[in-house]
Amino acid sequence: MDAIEELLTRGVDKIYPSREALEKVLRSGKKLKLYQGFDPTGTKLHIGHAVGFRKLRQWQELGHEVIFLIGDGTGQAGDPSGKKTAREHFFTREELRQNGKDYVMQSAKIIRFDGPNPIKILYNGDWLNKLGLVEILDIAGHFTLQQMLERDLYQERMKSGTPLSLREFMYPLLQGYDSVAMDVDLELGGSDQTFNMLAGRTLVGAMLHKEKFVMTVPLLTDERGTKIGKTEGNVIGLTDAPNDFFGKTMALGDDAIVNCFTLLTDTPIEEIDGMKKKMEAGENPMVFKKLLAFELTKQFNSTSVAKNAQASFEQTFQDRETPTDIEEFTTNQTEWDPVELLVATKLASSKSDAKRLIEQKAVELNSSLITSHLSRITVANGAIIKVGKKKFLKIRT
RNA sequence: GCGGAGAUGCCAGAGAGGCUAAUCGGGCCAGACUGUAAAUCUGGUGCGCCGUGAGGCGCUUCGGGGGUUCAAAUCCCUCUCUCCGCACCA
Repeated sequence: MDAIEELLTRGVDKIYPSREALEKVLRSGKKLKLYQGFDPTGTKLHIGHAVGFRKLRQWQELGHEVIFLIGDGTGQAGDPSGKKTAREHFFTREELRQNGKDYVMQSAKIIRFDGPNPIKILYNGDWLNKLGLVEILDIAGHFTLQQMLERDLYQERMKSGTPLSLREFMYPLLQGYDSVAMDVDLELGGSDQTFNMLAGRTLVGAMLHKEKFVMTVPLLTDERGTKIGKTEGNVIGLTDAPNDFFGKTMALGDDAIVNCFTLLTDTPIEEIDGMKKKMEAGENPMVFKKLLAFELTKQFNSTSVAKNAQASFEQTFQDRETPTDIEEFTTNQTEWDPVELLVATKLASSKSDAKRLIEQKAVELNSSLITSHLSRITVANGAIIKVGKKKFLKIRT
């Protein structure tokens, strides 16, 4: 498998208009200008984002011109993709810019913004905010209501009677215009962005009279189709502390192993197939998941960090020991009401919550269960508080 | 513009004057079982206070504001927003 083959197949969901057409252009040696856009409506990037970043990096390494587009303009409109209810909160351009900077910092774990052929950062607010009414109408003129309404998401909202604001409805036009403004040859994005990206393809065809390719990458899911890393508490953030990162990866369902290896690592496909076969033959998937966790931790940090994270994981959870490097809480108070201690250390979100945790036998001090929230406890320097299975805190006085 | 329906906790969705801090489900948290997996089972899931415990008490919450009542998510008025239908389409 050569580099172009790899680029066009691994971790690729679909290519529009066709893989063959894109391959032909690439084989001709032409260098493309491509981009992926992100609406920075959050602050943390998770491993789901990494799928796209890795693909961007491949393009970058092959010498193509890659743009990292921060959607400080589109973000103000609010992308309805994947949202079953109307958006109520809209971000200001300032918030989006700030978040965008965070995105860049985090994504630098995977893609390069310096060195030879660096990835360029652009902000679409720079052109979108300048559009006048005439231009917007002009853009809109390239679409018909019928085309727009075909979109599943819109159909669903109509059927279920969920509001669909025109603001959201217009979103694909804005995103589509980005492709025209930057005059790109290709757009990369998650498969949930297909509609928006194809809107751009239409516009480029109509306004610039050329082909814009669209490459979608699969969303990171397990075999049941559940999104990985999107659910609130379980987000595996790219910048999570290595031990957390390793642990959260281990907590993924077994179904996700093959998918994650394929989409998030450079492990050769043949090797992944081998693992798949072994698991089917009855080998404990945990072994392979550990490999995965190691690979990922290494990729986003370093080999030595990954080794430590793995050691810590094995020690803590497989041998049930207390991890070595844990967060500390500094206090000069030694006598504590356990409830207040949990709140002060943020191990519990409120006093009621703290009480509940204690009642549910989730809290340990130096490996012995705290059975009552009423009797005070004494914490010495170095005492370890454990809440649930995962949360540890060391007291420093 | 007219008519009808509606706005409930993280989501979804019951409730129609006191038994409702609010059914059930999803999510989330904790426990059991484990491979910190999944599946499964159990408990919990507004905030604060008292009590060794069982439990008790107070405060804030059902779109916003006002009112009726000893008592309101539940009744009345009003405002805002949404959905559906009809009309309008110069």
